[in-house]
Amino acid sequence: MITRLSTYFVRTLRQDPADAEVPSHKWLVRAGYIRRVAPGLYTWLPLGLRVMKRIEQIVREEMDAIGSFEVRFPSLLPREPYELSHRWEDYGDTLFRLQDRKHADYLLGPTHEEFFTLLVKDLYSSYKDLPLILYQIQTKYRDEARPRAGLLRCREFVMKDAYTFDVDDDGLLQGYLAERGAYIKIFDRLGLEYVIVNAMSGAMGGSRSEEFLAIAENGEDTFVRSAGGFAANAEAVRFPLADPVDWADTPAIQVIDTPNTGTIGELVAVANERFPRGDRCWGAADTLKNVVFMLRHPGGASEPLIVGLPGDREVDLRRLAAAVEPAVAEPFTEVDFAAYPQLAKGYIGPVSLSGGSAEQVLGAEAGYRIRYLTDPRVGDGTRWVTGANSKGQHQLNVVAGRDFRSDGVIDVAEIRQGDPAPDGSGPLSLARGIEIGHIFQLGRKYAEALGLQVLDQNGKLVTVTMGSYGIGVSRLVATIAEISCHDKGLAWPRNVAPFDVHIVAAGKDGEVSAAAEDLAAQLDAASVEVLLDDRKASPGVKFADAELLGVPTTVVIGRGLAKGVVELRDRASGEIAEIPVAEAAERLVALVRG
RNA sequence: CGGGGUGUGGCGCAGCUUGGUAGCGCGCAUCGUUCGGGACGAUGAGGUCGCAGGUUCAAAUCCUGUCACCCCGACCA
Repeated sequence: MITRLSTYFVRTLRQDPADAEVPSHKWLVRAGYIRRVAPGLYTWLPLGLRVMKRIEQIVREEMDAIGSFEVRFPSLLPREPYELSHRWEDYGDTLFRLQDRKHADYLLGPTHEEFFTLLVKDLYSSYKDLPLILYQIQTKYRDEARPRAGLLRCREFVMKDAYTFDVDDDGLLQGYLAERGAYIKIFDRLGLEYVIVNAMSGAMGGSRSEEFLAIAENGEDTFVRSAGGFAANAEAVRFPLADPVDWADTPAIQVIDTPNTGTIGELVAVANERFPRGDRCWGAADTLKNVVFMLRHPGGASEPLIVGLPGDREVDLRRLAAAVEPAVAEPFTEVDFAAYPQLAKGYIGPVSLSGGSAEQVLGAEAGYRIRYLTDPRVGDGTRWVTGANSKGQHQLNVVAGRDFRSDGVIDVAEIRQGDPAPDGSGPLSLARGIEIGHIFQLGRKYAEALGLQVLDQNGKLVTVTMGSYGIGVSRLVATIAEISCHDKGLAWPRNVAPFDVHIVAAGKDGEVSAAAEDLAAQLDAASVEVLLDDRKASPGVKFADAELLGVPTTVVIGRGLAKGVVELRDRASGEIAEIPVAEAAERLVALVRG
């Protein structure tokens, strides 16, 4: 079918919408692909729907290719299964909750692990039925604290979620790798530049999780990578503990008076002026900064946590949040300090000198109420300038391992461009990305919570192990727009574009529109999706809209017709070529078929 | 939740400081002239100035309250 712009349901805007900041949002609204309804909620117009459907189709093909089956659950779900998995509580305010007329609790599904688990439990009971992969492409709901950037972070969005079911860990790994391979094919077909990064800190046992991040300036995730192939979400990078160094020659602790050294810089200046180190100057990296947080645990309990890290680095709050999850770290308030009078604000250190001998004063293992975790750089034998636990005093030559032991390592310091990769594969560079896919070895959490077991070869009940795999389909529309757009509008890759060819009939001449109709008919007969601009509008308007809409190839039929030629314009490159009108259909079909 | 900002025809905005009964551009409708880079002229339709209360002879404008939205951060698959 030929789509005619004169009657198509689309309206382009001449000006940028006032609320759009990121390019994808701006262009998708201006070009008439989407309209905002409420924060994080968008209406899909015909053009936008066409793009999303093409992405869905690619996802479907690759999911089907690994032998998975498409199903569809309701978005509106009963509370009970979420109760069993504890997510009714754990999801917190992000979960959309509602009640039916009988006041029974329901939710709008943010993701569907529970119901897939129950479905398989319902229908399968033997190891012979496994492995199994199921998926759906469906609307999800999350009441985000702050929806933003148009389609990039919505409260209602379309997601492909897949789940693998296996009897053992090896099966889980095979399923995981199958999904991983399918994801690579999908994102390659979509023409995206992306990285696969490690997404887990490793603190959660043997499960493995990787994120697919499309490389984009406006992405919300920061990731690091090295030339040697290391890649990880910044939240998930864990550096190795520094190798022990010999402290035999390190002098004993010396307490120094350091009034008015509120900042690390002032402390370093005083130390260098009055207590020179000898072999070299003290630097900010020689100071051990001890930052206090209040940890709130899900059950409601809270406890202080002190993080010891080199003074030249700040605590990265996102990395901290990931490291202490599911607890939440909050700033230590004046009220908190009053409750812990032993913490001298600004002069906190792991050791106090009493009667000439050093005594450790922080750390649960050392018998104190306060948990003390240190940066991996604080290895045994490292020598520090740190607080002396009394106002106006610091101490020199505090040695980790000799004078104190922390309760463990916490790797939450900011990562800097050029830091060495944890695996020794070279200096790290930092970049931003949009999370477009996430694959996750769940293990038996949901199967256990919901009782999904099958009989094995020996007739014994075994708990099924699962994986879950998500792709943000609607987010992909924005991601591709974000990466491919130009200064005049969108520029879709050929395999997701809403149309294959955009024909512009430029001019009022009857012959022009006849030629345009004729070309459109020929292309349509060859199954090429044609958008024909047959509006009674000036050529300038049509050219501008063609650039805005972003169909990969525009054919301009106009003044060249007298010479028997038409113009082919490539939207992505901007290249223009003149070709004989008689060859146009054939050339375009070849172009579209690749 | 913290910080900043904005609410005025469909869209983008001015007017508010110094109160006098709403305006500009785009879009839309009709007619005519245009027609390869967002044409021009004429005529016209379209607005509870976010909402509520107050001050005043008079409120888009001043005061109080409230709601909504946007951006940055926090949070978050």
